[in-house]
Amino acid sequence: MSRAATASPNDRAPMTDLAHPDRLRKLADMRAAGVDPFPPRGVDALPIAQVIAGGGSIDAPGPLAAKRVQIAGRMLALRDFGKLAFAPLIDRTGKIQIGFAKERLPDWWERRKWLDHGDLLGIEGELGRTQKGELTVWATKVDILAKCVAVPPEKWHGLVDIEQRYRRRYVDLWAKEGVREVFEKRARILAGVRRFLDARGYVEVETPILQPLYGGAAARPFVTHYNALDSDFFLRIAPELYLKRLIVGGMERVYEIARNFRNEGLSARHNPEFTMLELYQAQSDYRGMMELAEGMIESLAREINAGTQIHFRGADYDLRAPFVRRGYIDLFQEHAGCAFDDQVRVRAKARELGIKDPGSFPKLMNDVFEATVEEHLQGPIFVTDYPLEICPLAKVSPRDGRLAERFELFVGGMELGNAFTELNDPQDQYQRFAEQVASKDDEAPSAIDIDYVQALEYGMPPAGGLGLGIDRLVMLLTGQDTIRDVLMFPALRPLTGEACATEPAAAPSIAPGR
RNA sequence: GGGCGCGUAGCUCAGUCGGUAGAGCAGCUGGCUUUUAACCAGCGGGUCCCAGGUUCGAGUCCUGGCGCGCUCACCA
Repeated sequence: MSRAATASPNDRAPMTDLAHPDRLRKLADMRAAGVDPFPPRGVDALPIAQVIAGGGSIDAPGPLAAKRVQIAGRMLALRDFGKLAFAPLIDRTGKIQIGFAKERLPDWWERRKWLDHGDLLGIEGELGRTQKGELTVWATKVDILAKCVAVPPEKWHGLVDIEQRYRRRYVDLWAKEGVREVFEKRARILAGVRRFLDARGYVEVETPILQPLYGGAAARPFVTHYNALDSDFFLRIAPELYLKRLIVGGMERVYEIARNFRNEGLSARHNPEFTMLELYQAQSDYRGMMELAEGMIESLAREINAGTQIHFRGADYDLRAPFVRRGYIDLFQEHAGCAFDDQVRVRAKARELGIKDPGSFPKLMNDVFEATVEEHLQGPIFVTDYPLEICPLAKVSPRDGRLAERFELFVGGMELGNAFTELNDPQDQYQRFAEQVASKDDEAPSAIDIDYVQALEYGMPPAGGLGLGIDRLVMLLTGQDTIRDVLMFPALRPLTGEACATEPAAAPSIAPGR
């Protein structure tokens, strides 16, 4: 689509060609009649849901029936009948029909031509019904609160172009049924997480997003530059190492709902910035984290969906605790057909699967695990006790020196969470950092986080830590197949060249910075 | 980054074998006092994603590019 700037009929300022000439002409007509199409004040509107509730039913009219009400919202369509017209109006709470009748609006009637679907209106009128019995606000006063000069999407299909839905979420939110509900549920899920943890004595904290070193996960970071310190900083890939410093600091139970940034590809499950709940609890361990995770997820499901049954990507799941627990090495044996530490047979299996050698046996072994086991993890299931080598921040298992006390949670074959009994031995931690750095893996940290090791030297209590992918949890609880449908503004390639039309010459600045 | 698919009016989409660019909705004009995707009559609206090429002639075929989707890879 081109975005060439064109002069508007009223010659005020250039507009993009999204603004329709017919609508711009109405803007000019309104101004010529002394009416501001963008008045400074809104109206004192009653939420539409309350109007509907107050209207009652035909047989049992409510307290607002036949009363004067004032509402405000976006007009989605206009059905004109000569001396009568109907229009649905939506606000954040619901949708109701407005009725325009010439006999009730004699002075205004000529001005009905100013209305277009998409306009934001303030309506004062009497709550009544039509002959078909539909609850209707019969307007006695109509104010255009903001003119919609861009033509909204076609009314029946709505906005279906997926790219346009994401690029213009501000249209998608009212033009496509169900979109806003997903984000309202997302907000309730976040509130529910906070309520759940706050009730258990957790303190919500905020730790640096701009970090001089990055760690706590294996991922490539985004790099930025801080001019005042003339230093490169990294956008965090995880808050983990800062949160555990707070456990050293004696806070004992902390969590952060953290936006993380990873310089990686996009998929239905991945966005370069994503939200992760991370929490740490002193005197707990990975077993405690399992109980916390399943308890929280079950309770969120009950809160959001009034039950633990969910439907996701064509399958049904039950999020009732407790979830199944299965050992990593047992699952490995079962699905890969050999022991996880049998190098010869694991390598043979990898060749059979066409997996290319990532350079180290533990990674290769885990690649085989992912290729053979993950598809079977319909879950909800905790996969427990991972090989120590792929867990640089987890404590060794007291029962088996080859394993670490770690679990990952899967639902629908999708990784939802990751937790450990946290490693708190500073010497061991230093050693494992050093191995990571020496591995020359391009996703390993480039330097040892000495300050973190020093924090451990002061003593960190035994603790459990849990990371939960909030976006993926929202996907499950709202039945959305892709992460983009639970992110307001998912990452997209920026528009370039002519498609932008944001040059200052085309869009003169109208207000100084605040 | 690879593979597959898509890109045509403001929106949703047709477009046959390569032969003058189409529909519905939206818009404009007129009609209509109870509609629910209202209806009826008329009108306006196109850089067929971009750039090359083949051809008498390209929305259509070819090459390259851009964008998006799906998928694979990447993502402990």
